[in-house]
Amino acid sequence: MLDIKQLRQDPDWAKAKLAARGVKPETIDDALALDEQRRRIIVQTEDLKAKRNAVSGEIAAKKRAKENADDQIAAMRAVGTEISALDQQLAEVEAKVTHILVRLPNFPADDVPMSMDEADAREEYKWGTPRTFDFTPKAHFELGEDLGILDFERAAKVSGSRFVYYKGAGARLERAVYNFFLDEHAKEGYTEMITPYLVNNDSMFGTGQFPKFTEDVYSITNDGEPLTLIPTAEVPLVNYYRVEIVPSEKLPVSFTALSPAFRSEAGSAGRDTRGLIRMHQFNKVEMVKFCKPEDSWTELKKLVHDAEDLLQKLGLPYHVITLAAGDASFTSAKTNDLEVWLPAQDRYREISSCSNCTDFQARRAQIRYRDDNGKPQFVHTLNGSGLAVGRAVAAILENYQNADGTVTIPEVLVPYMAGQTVIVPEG
RNA sequence: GGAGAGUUGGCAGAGUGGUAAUGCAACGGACUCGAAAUCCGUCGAACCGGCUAAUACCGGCGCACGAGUUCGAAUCUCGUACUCUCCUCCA
Repeated sequence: MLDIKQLRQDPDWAKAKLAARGVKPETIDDALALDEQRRRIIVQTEDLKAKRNAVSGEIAAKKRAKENADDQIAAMRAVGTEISALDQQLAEVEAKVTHILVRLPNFPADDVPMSMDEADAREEYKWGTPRTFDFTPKAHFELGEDLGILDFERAAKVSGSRFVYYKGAGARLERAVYNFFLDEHAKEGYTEMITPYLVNNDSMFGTGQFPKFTEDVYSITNDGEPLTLIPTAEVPLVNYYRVEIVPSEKLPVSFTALSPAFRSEAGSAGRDTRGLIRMHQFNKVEMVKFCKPEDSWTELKKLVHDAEDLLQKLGLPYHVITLAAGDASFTSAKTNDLEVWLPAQDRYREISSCSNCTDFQARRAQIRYRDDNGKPQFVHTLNGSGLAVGRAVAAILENYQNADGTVTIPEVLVPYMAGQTVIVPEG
């Protein structure tokens, strides 16, 4: 959530920033007009309330002295009616302001391409050289089905499209990959977490999924408050400190967690219909950081580095891009995507998204620390995939495939595969 | 799923209709070469608004959360959440 005070302070700047994210300038004007109305009502009610408190004290004094206080009580009645009328007005205006405010995306950072077009992402650099094949590389799903380690058909029978069974060496590979990721993050000082996979509405609001993106998630209810299947471990990790003041000496805090991520993929019908790229349920190792505002850009660099490190150790070619303002997630001020090379698609595909959300989530979720003056301030939050596990498996299968249809295990994963060095067809 | 008890400031803990005791901690000061102890003083964190150079001042708000009753609610009523105990169930 944005700070209404910041909008008030420099409306033109705010309008320019948000225009790149598709927000109409009139929306800001509306919010500010309502905000002014709101403050006017507050001044009126607070004057009346101060009066009420004073008269109420007089009544108490008179009652104690066993005197008659009928005049004061009559006055209280009159003031009370006025106050409740104003309170009602205030509630209505506040609801309107809030309605707008919670739907405004974060301000893009200064070095983000100010465009609504996905294609205007900026490539920062490349790592590795895509391998040249002396045969036609198969797609990962083809390899997986031929090797008998991925089963999409039975998953479709059991659950539906965009689900998968990993089987035998496939399951083992998935497990090897995420264990490798988690171990590497532990070396970099991340605290490993296992989180709830079902979260409440306040948590979904805190990280910015609600109220705007209810369509994208699976919600379930067990005869009461609805719960949502997490679309990313970012939700339970960031909300860990919701409505708390984090001791400043703990900052920066770095968490990592493996979790399944559940996404309805509404609106992406027909895209990536085959394979592991776009699933309703997939495993992801997530990294989350909480830090002081002055450190967040350095921490973003570290986050990107920690994600890159995994790809480098796996020997997978990738590039790093900075997303255009209009393409970054709702909460993000700046997002760096890592895109890994997929030979069968002959292009880079997103495998990690690292974002600095500045104080946007912290304001929603009320996560603060005390600055040097002891005053509570919002922390900055960052999140990044480190990495999407299914997509990493897909990249490994495609990049490490051999002409005979077998797949060589990347060296760093061999210990995690109990010494297995190659995946051969299994029954 | 059933029964009961509870939730007050950083912590402890009073307060059953008149506007949040007290202790500890914290902060400021005195004493001291300095510290401890002692003494004096301040003190509910957060939030909102006004006025601002201001983290100063004024006011609102504030007793788990939300409604209600009342001139007035920590206190009475209803609902919700969470914690604890016992039973039931369960991996």
